[in-house]
Amino acid sequence: MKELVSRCPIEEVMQVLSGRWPTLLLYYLKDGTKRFSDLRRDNPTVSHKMLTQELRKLEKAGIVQRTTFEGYPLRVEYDLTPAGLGLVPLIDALGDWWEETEDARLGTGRLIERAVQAST
Amino acid sequence: MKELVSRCPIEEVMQVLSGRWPTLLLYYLKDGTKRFSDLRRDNPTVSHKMLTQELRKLEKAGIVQRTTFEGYPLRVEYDLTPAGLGLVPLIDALGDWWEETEDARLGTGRLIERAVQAST
DNA sequence: AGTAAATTACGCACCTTTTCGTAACCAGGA
DNA sequence: TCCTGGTTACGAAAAGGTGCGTAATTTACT
Repeated sequence: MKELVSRCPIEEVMQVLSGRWPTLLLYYLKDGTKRFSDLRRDNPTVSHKMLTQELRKLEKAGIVQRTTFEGYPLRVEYDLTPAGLGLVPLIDALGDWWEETEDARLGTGRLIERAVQAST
Repeated sequence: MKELVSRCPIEEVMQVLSGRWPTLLLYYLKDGTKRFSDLRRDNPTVSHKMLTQELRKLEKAGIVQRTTFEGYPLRVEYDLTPAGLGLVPLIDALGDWWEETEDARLGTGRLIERAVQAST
C-alpha cells in the first residue's frame, strides 16, 4: 500500500496502522518507554529490519517519539507521543468491538441460506 | 499478514481491516446496498480480483452480507451486517483522530532536536 | 599493559515469500 | 452472443527475513 487512492483521512490512518506491527507496538509502548532491544524481546518474531522500519513509520506519523542517547553501547528510547497515547483507546475500541460482535459476526448469519429471489 | 503472532483481538481486527480496501468498502457500503459493479465503479482502481477477494474476506469476518439473486443477468448485492454498521463509527473515530492530531503529530515535535545526553 | 571480544541500534545487500494486476476463461439464462 | 459475478494461472512487483558490517566504549583475559 504505497500510494493513496483517495484523500480521505481514513485511508491515511490505515496506511500507518495497517499490518501486524503498528498496533502491537502501540501496545508495548503504552506501558512506557522501551528500548529497541526491549521491543525485540517483547516480540521475538519481529525481524530487526521490520522493527526499525515500523518504528520509523510511526515516528514519521507523529505517533512515536524516538530519543537517542550518545555514548556506548548505543541507546535509543521509544515512547508514544501525546497523540499516540490518544490513539490507544481508539484501537482498544476496535478490539472490544471485535470481541463483542463475535457471535453476531460469526453466528447464525453465516449458516442461513440467503434469500434467493427472482429478479423482477 | 497471513498468520497471527498473538491471540489478541486487536491483531485479529487489524488482520481484517489492514490494507487499502476494507475501510474504503466499508464507506461505500454504509450508504446502503451496493452491487459488485457499483463498487467497481465507485473505485475504479480496484481490480476485479481484489474486489472479490476483499469482499469475501469481509463476508467471512461477518462485516459484509452477500446476497445473490437468481434471474438474469446475475445479480449480487452487498450490505453491511449489523456488526459491520457498528464498526463504521469506530473507523470514523480513527479518521477524526488523524485530522484532529495533525498539528500535534507533525508539529514542532518533529523539528526539535531531541535531548542528547551522555550515558552515565 | 595490551589485545580481544562484547555491546546496541541500526543500514545494506541478497534472496525468498507474498501480494497483486492482467488476462483468459466459466456459468447460464435472455 | 451478451451480461454479471467469479475463478484460475501466470508473472511482475513489493514485502519481508537473514546475515554481515559498523560505531566507540567497556569488560575480560593474558
